[in-house]
Amino acid sequence: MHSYKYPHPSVTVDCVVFGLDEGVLKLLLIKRLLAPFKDKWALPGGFVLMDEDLETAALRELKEETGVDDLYLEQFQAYGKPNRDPRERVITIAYFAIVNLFKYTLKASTDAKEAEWYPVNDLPSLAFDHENIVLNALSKLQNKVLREPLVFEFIPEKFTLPQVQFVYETILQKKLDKRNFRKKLLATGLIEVLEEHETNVTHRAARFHLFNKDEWNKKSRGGLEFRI
Amino acid sequence: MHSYKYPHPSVTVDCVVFGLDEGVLKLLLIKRLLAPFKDKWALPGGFVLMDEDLETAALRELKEETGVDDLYLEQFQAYGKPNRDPRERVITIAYFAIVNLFKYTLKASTDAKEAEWYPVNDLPSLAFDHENIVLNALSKLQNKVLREPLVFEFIPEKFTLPQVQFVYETILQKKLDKRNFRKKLLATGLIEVLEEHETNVTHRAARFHLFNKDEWNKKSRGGLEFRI
DNA sequence: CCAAAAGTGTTAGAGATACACCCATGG
DNA sequence: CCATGGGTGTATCTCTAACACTTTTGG
Repeated sequence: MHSYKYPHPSVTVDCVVFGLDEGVLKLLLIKRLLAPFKDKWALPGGFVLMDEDLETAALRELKEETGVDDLYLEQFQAYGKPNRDPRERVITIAYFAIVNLFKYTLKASTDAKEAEWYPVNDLPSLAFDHENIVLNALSKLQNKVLREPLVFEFIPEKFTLPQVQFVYETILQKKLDKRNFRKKLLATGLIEVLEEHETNVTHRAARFHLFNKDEWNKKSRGGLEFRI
Repeated sequence: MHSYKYPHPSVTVDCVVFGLDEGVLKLLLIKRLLAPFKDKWALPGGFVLMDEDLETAALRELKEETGVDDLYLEQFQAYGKPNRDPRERVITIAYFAIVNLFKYTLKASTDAKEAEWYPVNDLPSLAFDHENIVLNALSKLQNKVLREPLVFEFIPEKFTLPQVQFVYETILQKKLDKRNFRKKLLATGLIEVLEEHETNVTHRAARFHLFNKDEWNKKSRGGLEFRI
């Protein structure tokens, strides 16, 4: 198998999985059951199999950890400092992912493994160089959300505009002007207004909307940007 | 060495090296002397050593291939399709790099290895999945040049504004309005105007300018963007 | 009818775009 | 004095930012 004279490190994928849980931006962490960093929290992830694409590996790991197999996933950086894993040389390809916790109502922790959703503003200390990876992923998410309609990955298919605004405010960590926000969002031509309204609210009911993903796919090829 | 039961693929770095040679955006390619893809052109790169950081590996390879050790270098994507290398599983971390061909007057090819600078618009067919990697790097370069002052990596320390404009036009593949371009560039507050002018031109001599990198480093942390 | 959040329009300022002429240099 | 490209100023338009009141709903 290792028929060449070159070094063969281990290669893993690690996923920074974001989700919006009760209005809080959270991150999925797994408690390590084995050394090193036993009992520390870490990013979900694992070894890339020999005949498996990197993205396939990330999807497989996420499916195992969360049961979710329909999510936004994007590779964003490889980490390979020689001693980032005390056991042996491990190079990891990091992905960031968004899980729609409305679609999959797996609100908090998952199955056998000890997994938990932690608020990004209140993370425990993490194993390996995972804190660094998380910081990079967060900053990537903040940049990206301004150029691509990622926010709709966090919320139900039918959503209200205040809901969308709230997601932007949560991710960007700042307040946005309601009127300007709506104008810009609707001006993209990607939002379909429905007749239906939310119910059971103690105030004026907001209208539901849809995001037109097909239209985005068409436009984005033409170099269009989605800016808030 | 391979003391764990997990798979251990080979890991390489590959570099997409851009340079501006006589006003043409070029890319450094190496002719492969060995199978597979013998005699085909490929990206410079090679195996990551066991005790070497990924970026260090990329720098080392570039130093070997070009003699240059002071260049812009950024990791941009890992490629790991199981059969991208016919010999065995090879995962590659791709970097894009910019060589200042004014600073290092190694205009075209390099040393022992058969290396050549090819215009990006007229590339030969490439080994492995390198054509795909190059396309991704190009698009990355085009995006990035709008947000960060990468262009100055291509040109001499002292430059004229028409020279900068030309680099933008070359990379973005479109004409820019001279007056607006200058206004925006100078409005960044990052360009120092010198008294000195170019010489030996058959028309009005352009003034030299400097790019204030320190100022950029300060400002960019504050989230400022450099837009053209 | 009250509380609470949804929804809406206008104005001022900043930045982008479009455009035409004068200037300095070498030959 | 001519050819060549360097250099500048202004008007319009579009996008952004700031801001306050009316509407709908459930209780």
